[in-house]
This record gives sequence, structure tokens and C-alpha cells, in this order.
Amino acid sequence: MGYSLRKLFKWWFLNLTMKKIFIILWKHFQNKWFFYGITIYDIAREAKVGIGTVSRVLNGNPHVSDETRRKVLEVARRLNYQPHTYAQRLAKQKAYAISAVIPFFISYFFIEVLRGVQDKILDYGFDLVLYGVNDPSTQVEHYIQKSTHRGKVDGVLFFSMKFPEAYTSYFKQRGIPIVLVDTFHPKFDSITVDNFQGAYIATKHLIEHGYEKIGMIVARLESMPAKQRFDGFRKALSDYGKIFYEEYFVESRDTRLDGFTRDAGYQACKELLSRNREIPSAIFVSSDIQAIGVIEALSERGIKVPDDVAVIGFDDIELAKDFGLTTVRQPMYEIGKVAVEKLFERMNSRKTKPEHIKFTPELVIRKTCP
Amino acid sequence: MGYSLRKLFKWWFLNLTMKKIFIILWKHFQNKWFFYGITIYDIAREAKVGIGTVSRVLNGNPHVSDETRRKVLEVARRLNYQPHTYAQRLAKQKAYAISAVIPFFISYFFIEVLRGVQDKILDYGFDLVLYGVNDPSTQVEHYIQKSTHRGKVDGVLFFSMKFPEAYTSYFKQRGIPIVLVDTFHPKFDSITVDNFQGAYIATKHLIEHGYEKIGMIVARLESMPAKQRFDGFRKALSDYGKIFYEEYFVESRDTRLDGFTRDAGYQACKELLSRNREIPSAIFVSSDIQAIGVIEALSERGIKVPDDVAVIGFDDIELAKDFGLTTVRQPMYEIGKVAVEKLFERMNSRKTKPEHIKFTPELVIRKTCP
DNA sequence: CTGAAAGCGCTAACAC
DNA sequence: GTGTTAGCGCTTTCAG
Repeated sequence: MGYSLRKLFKWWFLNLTMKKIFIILWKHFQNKWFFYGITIYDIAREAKVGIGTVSRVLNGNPHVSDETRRKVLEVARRLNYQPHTYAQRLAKQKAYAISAVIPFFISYFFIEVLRGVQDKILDYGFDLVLYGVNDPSTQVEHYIQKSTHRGKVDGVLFFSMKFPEAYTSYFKQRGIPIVLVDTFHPKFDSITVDNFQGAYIATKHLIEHGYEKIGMIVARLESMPAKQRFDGFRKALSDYGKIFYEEYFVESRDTRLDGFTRDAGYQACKELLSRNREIPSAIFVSSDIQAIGVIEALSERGIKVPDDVAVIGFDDIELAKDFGLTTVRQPMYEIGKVAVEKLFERMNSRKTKPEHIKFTPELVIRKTCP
Repeated sequence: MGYSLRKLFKWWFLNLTMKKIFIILWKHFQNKWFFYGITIYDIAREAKVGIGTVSRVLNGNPHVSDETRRKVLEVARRLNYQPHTYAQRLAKQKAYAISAVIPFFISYFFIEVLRGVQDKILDYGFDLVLYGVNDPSTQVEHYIQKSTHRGKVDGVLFFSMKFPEAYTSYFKQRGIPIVLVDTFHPKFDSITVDNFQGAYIATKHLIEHGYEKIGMIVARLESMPAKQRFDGFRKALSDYGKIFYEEYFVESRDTRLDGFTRDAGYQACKELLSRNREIPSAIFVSSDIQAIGVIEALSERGIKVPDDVAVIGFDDIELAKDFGLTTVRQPMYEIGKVAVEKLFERMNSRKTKPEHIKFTPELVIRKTCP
């Protein structure tokens, strides 16, 4: 009998009490020591109400008596309650998050835009899931897929890279809201900067300033922005009946970052100088970072800016201010903000046609071309 | 009877069929048209197995017959199944995500570190939730809280800002793994760069090069990195029995970004030049961005680098290469990677004491001090 | 090896 | 107003 009693006890102990004791202890530890793992059930128990009521209170549902509300709130605060992120998201069938698929290489642009995105997203209380692409040629699709795992995000922001054609139907079919920033596709909302217009404005300024022999140093023309800026330059020249001096035009040979580097600008300027006896009266450069290289090359040859030659850049990066560079400003922070706004608009109303917002850049006049 | 029949029918129709029909239709649309919203139930039904089995197959559980596995996999592929992110995370009680609380202002540093983080995190298949802090004085705590909402992430990376003392117990109590990057707190793992050592190495190089009158231009000494770099400089001087020339030492007045700007360097150098008849033979500058300003100021006065005065910077930012700046390189990409590794280590084993990893920076010799 | 069932923590429709 | 219950979609025992 002693034996069977022990056996019985053992069985009973293991299967029931043990479990319960553990649970009780565990809850106790959680509540008292960790302030962690508190659920609406804990609150409901303490406040002597149902979990539905707790949920209602926590979600600001008005159909609760003030008395109950107070009580629940008090308990919740005392227990240091925090809703479980993913339980909410699952039940609500909403991710409360958006993702950004963004290339890392365009550093200057990157930071500013991201700042805008972050600030705006804060207004909505959403999370930002970042997918920084180091190598577009191999990683874009991978990250697109990750960022669209079912339920993960309510929308995606896609930056500065060629949107892979194969994924247009992917997004359309699943109805995942997406907005393209600094890149374009006819089927999706996009936010871009009018490079053509910016270059046009800069060139026009040069022309109105009385410069005749206007040169241009441009990054590789395969790159869309470079091409558009070049086109704007040509258009302004022809609109104002000015000559395009072939000899004062240099396209970067440097392939790194499509030629949008200081060194590419430096080299291109050296080439320009070496192949001419005279120098142009002004140079429009396709980016600030190149322009800094250009100015270096000029000063090495003892050529003064802006006295001997005027220089205008493009982008208005942080350093442009330091160098007193006259340039075309891209409102990057603003672009980030608008991108988020646009995305939320899409998320809240699956509307009609895609919209294409174009920001017109503005001229910032500093020392290199007064 | 006609009436009661209709009534009955109506009731029946509304309460049962209607609902079911809708569900069937809906599922149909989903499956066929949208490839979306497929659940393991759909797969189980199609493959004629239980949902448990489906889950097992999908999770690579070995206790499934090959035959069943094949069948399930086939159906899953055909239906274009994707697991619901948050359902998984909820059931697994694991977030499969980490967050980064990072200030936006330190742009150069920022990008590189983040690249490292992103690349490493990719290995683990985790998501990165980004909280970019624009205004540390007001936003840090807000973002810390957001990033620690229950269940949201498995760990957090905290960058470059003073960790708020009030939150030490917050993290400790909840047992949320955190690693500090580019900042320090005795109670948490941290990864920093040995600024002292870096400055020491740079100064030593200057000394061994035979320079006697070595000056220093430093950002605001309230800033920890600036202070540590200054201390390293002094130590090297005294270790090698060199004089510290008070007159060739300038601390930035500029408060913006603690004086880590091109303009601050430029102004400080002007001040150095204006208050001495002679110039030092070498200048150690507390950051590359300032060094660029210093070089500008020097060249404006016709002082040649490195012929008249040698310059060494700190950081090795992108532009340093362009300017041929000799500098102290911080392995930022590497730091990002290691930070993630360390965090995962913490997440997988709640170990003992916090570890403090210090990277020793290395000297990069370029033109400004051969 | 596999199906059924009990969670994970929360929301929302449904009764009373 | 408020408690109960049925999901959200997946994981993980627990029996066979």
C-alpha cells in the first residue's frame, strides 16, 4: 500500500500540481520581479473584469463606465502592462510598420532622406524596417521579398534603384502599397527630383550672368540623373542661343558610383584643362562631390574660383556650404517626408492611377558663382 | 405556410449559408487571384493532412515521412504559401528582429556602421528596426521605449549617445539584451574605438617623423571622443619627452556637432595662425572633417601641406582618401558587424559580466604626413 | 509518423 | 456596459 500510494502520489504530483505550481510561481516572478509578460488576463483578474473590457479600455473604446475604466487603467499601470506587439498586429491584421529598401552607397542623399522618413513616420507611430542594400545587382530582389513577407509591413518605400520589372505584377497582385523614391516606374507612385529642370535653372543662371563659354563636367551618362542633368544643360544653352562647346564638355570615365565621386570630378577637370589652351568661363558640374574635385584641380593649376572660372554644382550636400559652392538644392529631407505621406495615402485608400510627384530643385547661390 | 417557409429560409440562409458561401468565395478569390492569405489550413486541406504536419514540414522537423513532406511542399509551392510573419513570431515567442537606436547627425560614421550591421544581420535572417534619433535631448527615451515594446525585438543596438542612466534597471529587469556601440556604460556590453590609443599612435608617428613643434586642433572637449583624443595626444608628447606648445593648441569654440565640422576646423586653424608669428611643424586634428577645414585655412594663407606643416586627422572618412589625408582609421564597418555578433551572443546566452570590446584604430598614411 | 487540440496575447462580434 | 467566445495564423505538446 505504501508503494501504491507513493506511485499514485507521484503521478498526481507530476501531472497536476507540478505544472500548476510552476505556473503560479512563474507568474509570480514575472509580476513581481520582472514587470514582464503581463497580459490582459492578468489585468482582468486583478481588476475583476473580463478581458474584453480590458481590451476596450486600453483601446479607448467609449462604451465603458468611468469607474471600470479607472480601475483597469490603475491596475495596468501598477502591473506595468505593455501590450504584446505581435499579438496586436496579428489580431488587428495590420503591421503598423513600413519598410525601406534603400541602397547604401548614396550616402549624402541617403541620410537626409531617411531623416525625413523617420520624422514623418513618427507622426503615425509606425515602425521602420530597414533593408539597406549593399550590392543592388544581387540583393534587391532578396530584400524586396523579405520586406513583403506576409503581414510584415503595410507598405514599402523603394529608393534610388531600378525597380525590377519582374516585381511589378508581384506588388500589383498582392496589392502591397509601394512608393518609389528617386526612381521611376509608370505603374507605381513615385517621388523624384526634376534633374532636367534643376540643370536648366543652373545653366540659365550662368547664362544670365553673362558667361559665354560654359563647360560641363558630368558623371557617366548611363546614369539617369547624369543624363537628365546633361539634357537640361543642353536645353538651356539652345533655348538661349548659346553655343555648346564640345571641348569644354567632359564625361567621367570613372565607373565607380557612376562617376559621382570627388576623384572623378578631379580627373575630369584635369582632362578638360589638358586638352584646351584656354579655359571656359564657367563650369556646370553634375554633382557637388564632383565639383569639390573640380575646384581642387582648378586651384592646383592656380585657377581662381570664381574669378577665373565660375562653378555650379548639384545636390547641396553638407560640404557644399563649407566650400561656398553655388549649387542646385535637392530638398532631400522634404522628399523623405512626402514619400511617407504618399505611402500612407496609398495605404488608406487603394485609389486609381499612380501619381508621380516631381520636386523642382532650387538654386542656392554661394561664392563659386555669385 | 408560404410565409413561414420564406421566413425560415431567410433565417437559415443568413445565419449559415451566407457566411459559408462568403468564406468559400473569398478563399477562392484569394487562392486563385491573389496568391495571398494562404494559411497552413489551406495547405493541410489540399494535401489532405493535418495542420500540425504542415507546420512540421515547413519547419524542417525530421519526423515526417518523405512522401508526406513531398506532398506538402508541392502544395505549398503551388499555392504560393508564405507564413504570416507575426503569427510565427507570436507562437514562437521570438521577434526575429533587433532594433537600432542611432543618432542621425554623425553621418559619416553612421553609414558605415549601419552597413556592417545590415550585412551581418543578413546572416541571421533577422529584421532591423531602425529608430533614427534626430534630437537626442528629447527623443532618446521615446525611441528606447518604442524599441522595447514587449515582444517587438530580441535585442537592441544603442549608438553613440549617452545611455540614459534611468534605463539601466529597465533593461536589466526585463532582461532585454542590449549592446552599446561607440558609447559606454559599465553595466552593458559595449564596443568602442580606443580614441586615446588612436591619438597616441598618430602623435607618435608625428614625433618619430622628427617634428618638434606639434600643435593640435580639437573639437569641444566636453565631447568624450575629443577629450580622449586630446589625452592620447598629451600622453604621447610626455612619453617621448616632447613639449606641449600651448600656443599651438586650439579647442573649437563652435558648438554645432561639438565642433566636429569642417567650419569649426577652419575657424580654429585661423585662430591658431592669427595668434602666432610662427607656425607649428605639424598639426594633429581631432577629426578628418575638421582637418579638411584646417587644410583650407592653411592653403588660403599660402602654407603648403605637408611641406610647411604636416597634418594628421582622425576617422578616415570617405573624403580623407580624396584629400590624401593621413589619418587614423576607425574600422566602422567592422564595428557594425561585431556589434551584431555580440548582441546575438547575448541573446543566446544570458551570461555573466558585460564585456567591453575596444577597437584599436590604425594609422593610414597618405600625403599630408608621409 | 500524424491528427487533434491547446496555447501565444490580443481584438471584436455577440449575447445578456 | 460587460463577460464570453470565436477568431488572427502558427507552433507545439499529447495521444495514438
